[in-house]
Amino acid sequence: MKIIDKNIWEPADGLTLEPAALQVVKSENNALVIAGPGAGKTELLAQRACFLLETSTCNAPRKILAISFKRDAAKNLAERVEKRCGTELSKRFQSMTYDAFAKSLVDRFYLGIPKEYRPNSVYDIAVADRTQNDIRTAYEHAGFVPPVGMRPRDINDFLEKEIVRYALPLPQESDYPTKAAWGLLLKGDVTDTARLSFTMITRLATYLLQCNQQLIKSLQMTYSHVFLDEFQDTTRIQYELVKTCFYNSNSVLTAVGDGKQRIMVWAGAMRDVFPTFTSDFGSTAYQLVMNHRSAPRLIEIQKMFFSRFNEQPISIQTNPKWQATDGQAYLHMFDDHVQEAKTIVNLVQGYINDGSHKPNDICILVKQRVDAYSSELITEFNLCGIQARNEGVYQDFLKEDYISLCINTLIIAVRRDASSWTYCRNILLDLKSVDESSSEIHASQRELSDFITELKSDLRAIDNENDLKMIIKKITDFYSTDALKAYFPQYLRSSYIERLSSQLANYLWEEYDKSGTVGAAINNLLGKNTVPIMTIHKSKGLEFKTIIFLGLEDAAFFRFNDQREEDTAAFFVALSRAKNTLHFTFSKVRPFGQFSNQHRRVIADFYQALHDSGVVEPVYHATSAEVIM
DNA sequence: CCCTTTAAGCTTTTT
DNA sequence: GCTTAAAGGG
Repeated sequence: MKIIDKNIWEPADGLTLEPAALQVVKSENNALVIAGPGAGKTELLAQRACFLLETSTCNAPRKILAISFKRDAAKNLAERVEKRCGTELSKRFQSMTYDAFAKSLVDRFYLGIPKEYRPNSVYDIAVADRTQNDIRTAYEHAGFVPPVGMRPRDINDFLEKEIVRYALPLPQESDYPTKAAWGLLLKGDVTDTARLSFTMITRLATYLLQCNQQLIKSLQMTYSHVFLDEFQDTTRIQYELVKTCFYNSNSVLTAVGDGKQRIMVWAGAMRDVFPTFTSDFGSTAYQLVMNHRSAPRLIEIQKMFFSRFNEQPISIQTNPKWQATDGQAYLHMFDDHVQEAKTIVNLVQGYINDGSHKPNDICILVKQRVDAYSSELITEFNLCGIQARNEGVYQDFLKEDYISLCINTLIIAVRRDASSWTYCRNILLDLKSVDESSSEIHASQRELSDFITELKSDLRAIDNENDLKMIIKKITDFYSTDALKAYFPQYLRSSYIERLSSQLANYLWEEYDKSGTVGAAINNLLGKNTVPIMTIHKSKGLEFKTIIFLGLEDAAFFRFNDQREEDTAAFFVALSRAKNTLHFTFSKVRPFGQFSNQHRRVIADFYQALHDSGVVEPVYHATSAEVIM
């Protein structure tokens, strides 16, 4: 492999990086990169990976470890690196989630955990339903009695936090049931197997390392460079694992995040992770000033929110492709949700009919309670033949490995698709443990293409939902349920695969019934012709040409008084998803029982900021218009 | 059946 | 913390 000189290295694909980004890419020290929405955080990390690998700054056999929160973020980063610098070099780029990282340490080295905290070699992920909660069960067996006055619904939450509240090992003299609960869960004494939550696994991984200094050394030797994505969302427990691994080492850490998008504090994100990291790792701070995503006038709105996060009002640079006058924002005032639904549907219909938008260029966002805020809208959309759906429900379903495999298999049966073919082929080879250099490789590929031929004729004969069910069963059998369960351990327990399988048949039949072809049914299920409706949290990291934010009202911003900063961040995330156009709606009345009247007193400062931007145009649909801007 | 009290959902991910 | 649904008492 040719090594490129550091001084002549240039970004892949002819991309130009802003000066600070280029400094980060080539940095030899720990760095904290503050990068707002649309700054190209993932691209920055991908380019840095290429730099490190191509110039041998990360010298074989040493590797880069990239840690993300979500599987798709980890996957996305890995794919970009592979695309930019090739299969060979990208083998030394390991992109995974925090949970996968912690679990791989525990699974590989659990024998290094002192006996008292050593889990059984086989354990399951703890179930945390309301009806079945393994951690609560363990506490109950350990003699836990809920504190007086604790609301019943809070007990599970409380115990899930309590069990990981302190680093391991717990004090010897501790007689509080936490220690006993750990013991029961590690050894599976009250459940049929050992059960651990991901936070417990992270605590165990940290303890494992602290007990095995040579393991820490070998991690530091293996990973010369470490990337931490979405750093503002890091929990204390995750941070302690990272610190245990790389504190005072030669491994170079690059953390990338944005405090203005810190919307996970309620789920444990550390409010002070930036200063803590800076003081622990002596990192240099960088600030990116480019926003590649949004039109200039929309940036003006975003900037109005900077001071609310105690951030200096830096001058964000927009992409040169924009005119200074690009970007529109409207605030719609409605009498009620019916008028709102009709108007929004008209608006969207206009966007689609004039050819400026495809349905999935538009996103309808709500703060929370998608169904409550959008049911009228979905009815109204359906009346005029536009598909719209609660995207969150499908997002979770479609990203299941099993579903993704079934759908890709169906895709190659209905059209030529190189990436679907590669996807299915690779999984099939893995399932059958056929090595890339093996002679069996042709036989396996043949098997797949024969199966696809068979599938094609089956698909032509579909008549009802049961036919589809049988086809999906056939696909599952082709890959073998047992092999799938062994390969995707999340499916090992329970009848999860069976439930997913029947759900897939159900969804596909619905779409097939409407559209008449399998190809269209798959596309529709994938959401290609659908206006997505989702919560702000689900929209994080995504971008759309037009964002319609439904319900800029007090009631939508839940627990606003004690989550003020976080809700402001959530609103900032919402409006920074838009590339071209923003619409906000306020409805005087919503169908929320006796609390139907909506207000905008608590979030008055949002309205003030929108007004102060000088960009947002009020539109009065309400019969009794009242001046609010 | 009506009124009051109590419980629970809401913003989430991870093998 | 605010809203809504379910449970329980009379």
